[in-house]
Order: sequence, then structure tokens, then C-alpha cells
Amino acid sequence: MPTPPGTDPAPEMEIVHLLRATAVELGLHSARFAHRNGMHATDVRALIALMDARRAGEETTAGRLGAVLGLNSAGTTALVDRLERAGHVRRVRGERDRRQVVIEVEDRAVDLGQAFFGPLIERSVELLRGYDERQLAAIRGFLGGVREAAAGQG
Amino acid sequence: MPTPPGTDPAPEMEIVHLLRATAVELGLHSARFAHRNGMHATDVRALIALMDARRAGEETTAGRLGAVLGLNSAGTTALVDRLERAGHVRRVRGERDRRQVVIEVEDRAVDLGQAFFGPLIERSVELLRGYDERQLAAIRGFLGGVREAAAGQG
DNA sequence: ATCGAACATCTCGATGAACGAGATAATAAG
DNA sequence: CTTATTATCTCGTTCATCGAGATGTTCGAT
Repeated sequence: MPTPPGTDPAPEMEIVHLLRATAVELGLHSARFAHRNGMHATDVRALIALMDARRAGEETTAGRLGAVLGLNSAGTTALVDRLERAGHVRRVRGERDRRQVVIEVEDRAVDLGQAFFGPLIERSVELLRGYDERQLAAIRGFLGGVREAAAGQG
Repeated sequence: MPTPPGTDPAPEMEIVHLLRATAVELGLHSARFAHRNGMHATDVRALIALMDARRAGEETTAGRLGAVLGLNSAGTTALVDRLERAGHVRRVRGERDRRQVVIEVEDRAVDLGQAFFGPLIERSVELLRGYDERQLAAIRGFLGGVREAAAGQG
């Protein structure tokens, strides 16, 4: 995201770059977690998606996981193989539809994620506690707006 | 980044998840740009790094680029090969030190990035213009704090 | 001057994530 | 019961990245 050429840099650009830098840094943080546990970026994304779904009380099948991550069936199988081999998830045949393979996260993986991402989350919450409601609304509004713009375009 | 188990979800968690979602969405936005132009995530990161450096008035050598992206020399060579083959950059032997290969971005690549990321940047600036100085300070403080925390830990 | 160590980049072969095509198995529709 | 559809897996290939080492360049010490 470079500065538009022929434009005097608006003071708001500083924050735009800061957001980008923060996004990159969060990505690197995940990458460190992945590397440290012998995983790849996709594996971490998969675990996060699985935990999100679990928190929402939803089962995740192999196919659904692959769709969320943008993998085809072959890639999804390989991914689940890796995660299962590493002991982070287990395959369970679907009860209702026995063609399905439901992916369940092992507690061990949840703890691992907690240990690594917990401090960052706590620090974030701590930062947010320092702002009043008007300021929190601005943060929410800006992040939500950018997310929407990024999702909508292209 | 799941909610800590055994903890009543703090209201701040909503914003933490929003930030994560935004970071993911920005990553996907880059991925769409990459895919649409027959590139990979690393290629886009490389172009962004190159343009950032150029805006800062710095030359980028092959080795420096690889170091920024966390690639070894073989990977860096392959990366620059891809970018050069696609016409996004050109190799120029270093003047001062002829062992070096300075990577220069082609104008074509800059325009391409402008066209794709420009609208998102403009929308972000537009959003920011809607906030007062206290609110902007909160956004800056939160993003900067999270970035620092993500960079520092691990 | 010249030799050798340090450096920047490239080449080669190997590893592994992800893909396309197609096989297998379970369910649903006619 | 047969056929179509869906869910997952297998096989062979592609391509980014890696480790090791080759090649060319600079610089300090002699």
C-alpha cells in the first residue's frame, strides 16, 4: 500500500500504515507459533477456524474446513493428516451422515494456543480498558469499516 | 485467539476479535491481488517491501529483500526470478559494490498496486477523517500497542 | 601488488504443501 | 434398485523454499 504519487501525504496515512504494520506483525506472530510447533501457516489458520467454530458450538467437517481455508479436497486431506499426526485434532466419523469426517480439536492444542496467544490477548484487553466509550467506538468503527472495505472490494 | 476458558468473556474481546478479523481480511485482500496476477503471497510482500523502501528513498538489494522476508539466498533468487520474469522488477548490478544486485520496481507494478490497493487506502482515510483527535489518538495507541506486543513476545 | 578471508548472489538437488483428476463410499432421488 | 450427488481420500505433479556449495567481488593485511 504505497502513498499515492503526486499526492501530499495526508496525516491519516500514518494510521493506515500503522494498521498494515500491525496486521503484518500479527501474521508474523502466528508464523512464529507455527514454526515453533513444526506447523505451517495453513495449519494455524485451520486450528483457529476449528476453535472459533467450537466456541460457536458448531461442528466442523473436513469439507467445511477446506472451504473456509480455500483448499481443495486433496489439500484438506493432507492438512487434516498433518494435524492428526501431530496430535492436534482427531477424525470422527459423522453420526448423522457417515460420509462426513468431523474434525475435533484435542485439548492439548487448545492449551498450546492459549499459552501462546493468551498474553497478546490480555495485553490488548488491557490497552482497551484505557479508553472511554467514544474512543472504543472509534476503534470499532475504523476496524469494522476497513474490514468491510477489504472484504467488499476486489 | 480463542476466548480464555473459564473466564467470563470481557466486552473488550469483541474488539480483539474484530482486529484479528480485520488482519485476516487484509491478508485475504492481498491474496486476491496475488492470485489475480498469478503471484504468490511472498511475491506481494516483496513488492510492498520494495515500494516501502523506495518511498523511504532506500535501495533494496537482493540479500536485503530476502532478509526482510525471511528467505534464504536460494529462495530469494527464485523470488526475484519470478518477479523479473513477470515484469514487476528488474535486476541492476550495484554501482558501489558490484557483488550486489539492486532490485528496482517497474512503474507497471507500482500502477498495478495503486489500482488495487488505492481504493482501500482512500476508504480508510475517509473513515479516519470522521474522528476527532482524541479518537485518532486511541486508534493509534491501540494499534501501536498491539503491534508492539505482537513483535515483542514469542 | 597479491593473497586470503568475508561477502553477495546464484546453481543444484531435495523436501513438502497444495493442486487436478479420479477412485471409493455413503446418501438421496426417481 | 438404479442413478445422481455428496464427502472424503489416493495418486501423481507442480512449485516455493531449503541446505549445501559454487562463482564472482571486495577489502584488509602483509
